Amino acid sequence: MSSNDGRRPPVMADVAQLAGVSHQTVSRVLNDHPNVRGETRDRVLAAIDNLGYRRNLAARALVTRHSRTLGVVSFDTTLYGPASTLYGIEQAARAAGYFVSIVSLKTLTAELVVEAVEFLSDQGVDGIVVVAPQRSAASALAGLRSHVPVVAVEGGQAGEAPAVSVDQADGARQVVEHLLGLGHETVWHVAGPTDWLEAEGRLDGWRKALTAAGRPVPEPLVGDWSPRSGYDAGRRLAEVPGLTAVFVANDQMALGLLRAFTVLGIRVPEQISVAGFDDIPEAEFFNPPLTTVRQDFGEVGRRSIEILLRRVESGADLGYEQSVVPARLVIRDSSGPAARAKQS
Amino acid sequence: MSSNDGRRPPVMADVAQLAGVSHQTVSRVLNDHPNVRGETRDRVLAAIDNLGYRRNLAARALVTRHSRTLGVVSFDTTLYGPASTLYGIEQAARAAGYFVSIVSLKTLTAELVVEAVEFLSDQGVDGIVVVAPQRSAASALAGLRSHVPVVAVEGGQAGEAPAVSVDQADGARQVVEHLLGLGHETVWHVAGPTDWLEAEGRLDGWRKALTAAGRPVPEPLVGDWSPRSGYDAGRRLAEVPGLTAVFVANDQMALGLLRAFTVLGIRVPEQISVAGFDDIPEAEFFNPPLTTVRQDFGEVGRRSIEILLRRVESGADLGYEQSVVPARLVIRDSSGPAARAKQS
DNA sequence: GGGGGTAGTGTTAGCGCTAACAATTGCGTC
DNA sequence: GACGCAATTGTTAGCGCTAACACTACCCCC
Repeated sequence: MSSNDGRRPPVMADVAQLAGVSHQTVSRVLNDHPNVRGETRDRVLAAIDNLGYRRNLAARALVTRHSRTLGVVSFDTTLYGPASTLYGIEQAARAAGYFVSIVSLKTLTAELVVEAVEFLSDQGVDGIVVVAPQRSAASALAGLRSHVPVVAVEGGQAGEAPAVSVDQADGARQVVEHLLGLGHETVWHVAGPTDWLEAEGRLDGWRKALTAAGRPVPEPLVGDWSPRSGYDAGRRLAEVPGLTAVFVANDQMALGLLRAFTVLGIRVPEQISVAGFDDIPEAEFFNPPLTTVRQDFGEVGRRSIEILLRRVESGADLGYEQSVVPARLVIRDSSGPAARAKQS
Repeated sequence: MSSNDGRRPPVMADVAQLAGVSHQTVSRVLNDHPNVRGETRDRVLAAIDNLGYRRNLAARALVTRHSRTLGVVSFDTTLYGPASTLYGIEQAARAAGYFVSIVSLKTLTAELVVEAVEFLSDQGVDGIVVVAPQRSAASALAGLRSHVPVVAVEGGQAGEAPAVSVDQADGARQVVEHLLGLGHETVWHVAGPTDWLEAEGRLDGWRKALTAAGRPVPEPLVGDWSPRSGYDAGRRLAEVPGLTAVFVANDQMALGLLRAFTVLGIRVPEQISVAGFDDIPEAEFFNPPLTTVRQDFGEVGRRSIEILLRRVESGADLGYEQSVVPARLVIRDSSGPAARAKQS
């Protein structure tokens, strides 16, 4: 008797028939239209429940031109930072009733970013978050004419897509001031890769803070975020006479540097103070526990979704906008009072 | 003149008109149908290129009943293991031309897993990968009657969804045999949370290997994967007389344990050998570098997608199936020859 | 030279939903 | 008591695509 004898899941018409209304009324109930009599609504809801009906979102997307899906393009989601940001984004998006479709890139070239954005556009996403911490990727966004709103995370550059980022420079400033406050004459720096905006922000903050305090600015070393590059930097810094404090651009490199110092018999913080950046969960249990800067990735995710959805739902291009999330210094054992001047 | 004067993106009919064919022929070209004349195909492709046409996947999904999207339900993607698995899954899925929609759960209760699967089903995904390393989540899959194929990762339990997992027990066996081979009388164990299948696998492997070698099996301690719980375990183990070797169920807890030993002045590996599990990128730079077990998460991701797609594309329920990825011992400095018997 | 294939192409009919409009009812108003 | 208006519900027409079938050439073969 029913039009749904087969195994095929029920459609709106099945619900309508069971409730004795038109399919349009079912649609109205589902979309919370005001003009539906309470009793009718109840009847429809009962029928929906009865049949286990779930509406077909592909059909809905076809007619509304909205998929309720957001895309995320991210660099290597295996790393703590991107993974945490992605997590924050996903939580915020789902809380707002959106699906999240991701593309994770091994390398962040402009070409691949554009390709990823197009891939997601094809899928019909309503908006895209690009976690683009490298200059190359960030500039790719500038040349991108996407039909859907795009928000950049850690890729902010005036005049491009709206951006959310952590205040890297201020985090670096806090580290430097903390170390200078402990009596260190100056602070050396192991920077991240030069084309990373985060690395640049930390480098700038470090340099400005030293300059502001009237201290000498040593030549920074450059690593690639990996523990190994931190280890290498550590071996080199160990030979610098008079060095008493190092600010390493991320915790993983700081780990490598601590390892190098241990191998060389240099005691931290007695001889040299060390600070990192990120506050990965492991940092508290390094040898010694690492003074570092905590980034609130969850907040970054939430803000990026907030900005993106405002644009998706208004349908307008709201222009450039920047949101900066503060960073917070976390002091642990790896930083201590300056050693008495030592001549090497 | 054109039917696409407006701002609206071109549709198949626009392409058809420009190429002087029917929209169906355009569809044939797009779907690689064999019966299209070469010259016609070229004309259509030129028109597509000319208009910048991209087909509407929502419309396609509506009629084909396939979205070319796969869903992933995962536990806290901030952790190295889940993040790496997710990455592997995403790479494999995208290589196969599928989109990946994710749901990341803070806690892994049966209820939340079911909810996540339904959320993804609503979206019309063609298949779902559930990273379900906890018993509660794995059993939720058993009671799940999803309309789409589901594959479990690290959640294998005979009779349920097909599963892909790393050979945890064999990894643990390798660790134990390595340590016994170094002359240790027995090996203590700091296990992961009891409801985690991975923790259980490692515990079993450890116990069996000791039993097989005719060694005493000490009472295992239980942590929660966090460095802090490893630290706590370290403090307790430091009081055990005669202890010379510890196998910790993951690298993060091993880090905490190493920290505790350092604080207590216990030297590794001279006094006590330590081994972990996971081989996180940091492990090589612990103090000392950690002997551990590497899991090939990329392979896990690839295999899960392979199994899932086989089911999605055949449309049949192919029954239970299990795929086990081998684990590999990585020997570093934290394990060494047994100390001469010491009486505490 | 007509039957029967087989490319190659067009025509038609939906997929399941929402938007727009039409129809019906009930009520207050003068 | 006819009129206007609001509330409620139904009807119709697509959204852009693919599947199924129809049609036209053209070729091969006996």
